[in-house]
Amino acid sequence: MLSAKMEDYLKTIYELQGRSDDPVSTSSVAERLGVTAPTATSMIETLAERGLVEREKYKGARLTREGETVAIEVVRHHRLLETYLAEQLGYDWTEVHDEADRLEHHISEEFERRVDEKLGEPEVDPHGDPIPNDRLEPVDESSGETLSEHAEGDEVVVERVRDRDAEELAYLSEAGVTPGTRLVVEEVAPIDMITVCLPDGEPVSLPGEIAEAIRVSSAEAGGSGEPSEVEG
Amino acid sequence: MLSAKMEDYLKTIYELQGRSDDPVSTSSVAERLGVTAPTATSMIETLAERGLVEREKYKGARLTREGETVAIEVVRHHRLLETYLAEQLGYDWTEVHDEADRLEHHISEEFERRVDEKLGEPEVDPHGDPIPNDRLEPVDESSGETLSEHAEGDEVVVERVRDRDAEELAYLSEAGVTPGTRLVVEEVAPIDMITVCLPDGEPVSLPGEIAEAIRVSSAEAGGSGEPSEVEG
DNA sequence: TTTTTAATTTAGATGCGTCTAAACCAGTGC
DNA sequence: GCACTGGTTTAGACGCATCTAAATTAAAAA
Repeated sequence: MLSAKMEDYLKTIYELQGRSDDPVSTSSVAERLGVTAPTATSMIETLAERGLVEREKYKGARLTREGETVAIEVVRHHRLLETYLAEQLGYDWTEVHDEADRLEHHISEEFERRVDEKLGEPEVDPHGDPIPNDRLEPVDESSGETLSEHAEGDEVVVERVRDRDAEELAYLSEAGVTPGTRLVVEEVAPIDMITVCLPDGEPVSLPGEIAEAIRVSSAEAGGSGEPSEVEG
Repeated sequence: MLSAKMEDYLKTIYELQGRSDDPVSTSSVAERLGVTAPTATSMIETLAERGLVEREKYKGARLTREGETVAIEVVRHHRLLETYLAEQLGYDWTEVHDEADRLEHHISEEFERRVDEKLGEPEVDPHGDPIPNDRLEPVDESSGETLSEHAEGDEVVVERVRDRDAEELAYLSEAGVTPGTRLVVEEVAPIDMITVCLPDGEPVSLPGEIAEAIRVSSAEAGGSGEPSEVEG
């Protein structure tokens, strides 16, 4: 059996890996998990011994097929829980992350199944992130484009807000930037900041790092800013 | 902060303590938690250093007021979760224990509050055990009498089935012995076994140990075997 | 009262997950 | 081509929760 910590490391490597084939650096894992580099090194070593990651010394780690499956299961738990908390227990979508982060390691298969069923086998969570199916097949974690790669005048619809910080999310939510919102890029400033217009005309300025966490789809065809439907 | 393990020890001492004022023995704690006696000794020592139990060397441990409050909070989590699993996720009352046992240590105050609200602040869980209120005031853990102390001819209503083993509970449930059921004591055998009759006349034999885990109220006044209402 | 027995505690060890301090690569700049 | 710099790993340590084996104590039996 795997410990909750091991699951956390696998999930983190999964999240940092993206669709890149480069190994994930020790320090990025350490930073994300709030531990020191040596701690990450030793945990990665352990995971490599168990065949869950491939480790290249001084380069970093990459999930094996088996490690990826574990990570996807944890991600599935996380996103199902987020959806459940929002839909069934009345949590705001900006508050669900931390609760799901703890519970994801402690629910049974049975619990997962019943939650999935109760929610009607949802395909995205409240942040717009796709929920892996129960066969744990890989999902596209980088669908669409980031808001930051768009130019002035572009019209887009927010698909996913990938931030994990509750305060930042609350700010975005309060400002009106939520999954489904239609935005027009008003200004791309040279100081790593982007300003967008909400449907009501209200401008919102966002630092580059935040804009990278917001994934959007192009909205050439006139839409209303309603939440878009799930992509396959 | 307290670890999940510490919470488990406190809950266990709470459950073994009952209304007795005697300290709970090291070995009973160890047995209940499936650890060796030295392990229990050292954990109890740790809890004593933190002021959560009073320890009498070679006698055992007793919860302090503070330790009791922690234990009651864990018990509240456990019983709210059991109720939630049964009512909202369709679990059978015989299956909820293990899931609640894991989750009880990992839910937030916010989660507890929302679950409590969604359930309408229930007063008993699916086993008939009282759910401590949110002020964590002590509850009566030994209300009523045990089935084992009854004599032939007595008519009783099952109030609580305190067993924690899913298989045993499934057997009892299958046999028709569930909270709310009206029973007539048919035979008290000298081999530590009691036989009761269900409302439909079907006899069920139970070993003494099981009969002790079943708490009942007397049912002199004719009742139908419907679930009884909550006592204050 | 002395002996025996059963439970409890001490002693010493292990694995996990973490740390700090120090040694060690690998790629960049000169 | 060599030294520097920054990230990575090794070394050694600690706290938690656990174990086994041995010593100790309390209570029961003789």
